This record gives sequence, C-alpha cells and structure tokens, in this order.
Amino acid sequence: MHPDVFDALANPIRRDILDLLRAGPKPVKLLASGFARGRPAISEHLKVLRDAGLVREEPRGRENYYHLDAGPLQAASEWLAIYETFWRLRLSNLSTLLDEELP
Amino acid sequence: MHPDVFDALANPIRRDILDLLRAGPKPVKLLASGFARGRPAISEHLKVLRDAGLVREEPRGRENYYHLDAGPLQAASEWLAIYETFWRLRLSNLSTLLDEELP
DNA sequence: GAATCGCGTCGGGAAAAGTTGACGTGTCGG
DNA sequence: CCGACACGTCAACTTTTCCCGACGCGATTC
Repeated sequence: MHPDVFDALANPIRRDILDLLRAGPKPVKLLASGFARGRPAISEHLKVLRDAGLVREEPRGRENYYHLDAGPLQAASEWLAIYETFWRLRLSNLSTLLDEELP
Repeated sequence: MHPDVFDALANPIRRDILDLLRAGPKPVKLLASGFARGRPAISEHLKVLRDAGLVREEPRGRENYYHLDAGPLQAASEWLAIYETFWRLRLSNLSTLLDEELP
C-alpha cells in the first residue's frame, strides 16, 4: 500500500477535497474557497494527498489543476474487504437474535 | 459514520490490532505482547478503537477480552466504494494507453 | 489477608500535524 | 514593463498524537 493512504484519509478536509475532485479537476484557489482555512493550509493538504498518490497536478498557466487519482484507494478498499465477512456476520447474528426475542 | 473511523484506522498499530482480533477475542496483555510498545500505549489505542466502535470489551475476571466489531468498517467501505468507478477508469485508461503505445 | 497479576488512567514530555502570515516564483492582463 | 494573480514553501505557533512511568483498583493465588 502507498505511504499510508489511511493516514491521508484520516483528515476530513482531505476527504472533502477528494469528494470535490470527483466532479473533475479543479485549481487550488477554487478548492480552498470551499473551506474555512487559508490557502496555504489547503496546499499542505494537497501535498499529503499527492504523496499518498491520491491526486495529481496539472499546471495550466498560473493555475494548478488537481486531478483525482483513485488508484491507491483500491488497496484501502481491499484491506477493508477482508472484514466484510465480519460485519455480515454481525448482521446475521442480529437478525437471529431478533428472531429469538420476537417469537 | 462513527466518530471518525478513518481516524482510528490511520494508525498502523491499530490496524494490526484489528487484524489480530479477526482470529478471535484476546486480552490486553496478549495483544500488547505483539508490539514493541508498553501496555499503556496499547490500552490507549484500544480506547480509540472503542470510541470508534470498532472493538468491544468483555471483562473475564481480571482480564479484559477485546472483540472485533466490524460494523463501522462497512461505512468506511461504502465511502470508498463511491470511488470504485474511478480506479476502474484508471485501469481502462492505462490499458488503452498501452494499446496505443505498443502497436 | 498479603503478594501478585491484569488493567485503565493520569501527568509529563517528545514528536508530529495543522494553521497562518510572509516571501519568492512564474504567469497573465493592460 | 508592471501591477495583479495563483501558487508553493518556509518559519513560527498552537494543537494533537503518541508514548512511558507511576499509581490505584479489582481479581486471583497462596
């Protein structure tokens, strides 16, 4: 897995940035306008996402467009998939419990 | 989603703890023996996992067994699933790119 | 009932993360 | 060219995270 994808996903602002980028590439200023933080803060968050391989930059003139790069998310998704059995188990246990308690 | 599941997953030790608990419930001392950290550190990690709803405690005498509670992981998995389209897209783009570059 | 064990938690300290203001660079418009 | 703009990065600060040693509490053992 990339230099901690989960670490990059831990911050809600970074997750929101990824959500914004799903609609297409956006320049930094536009991204920053959506948060109650200064532009440098967003720039740092983009650096973390870049290091995690989750975004890619494309300079256009004086603007810097960021693209979503969802590849590393697949590794994270696969890690979670191992646990799918367990939360399904939990649900089936719940239903059997309900069956027992509601005759 | 629970008070930040991704935040709990950000730490590699906490992810390892979840991996250990997949094999069944375990007391704190046994869990702590697997890491190069003191027992209090593991206890704190368990607190974070507990707050995230990812583990549950079951006192047995003077031991405290921790169980895996995978429920909240489903929410995380669903958040990631939204991006599945994008990493599939990335793969198909890659293959078409290879088709173009390798005649 | 005394010593031991497993545990949670607290105080403190070190390290990392998050944020901001300021500066420098390259770019565009007039 | 020159002022305005978009951006990355840096120093300094605050906040948060992570870890440990120490303590206290209940359970166990003898």
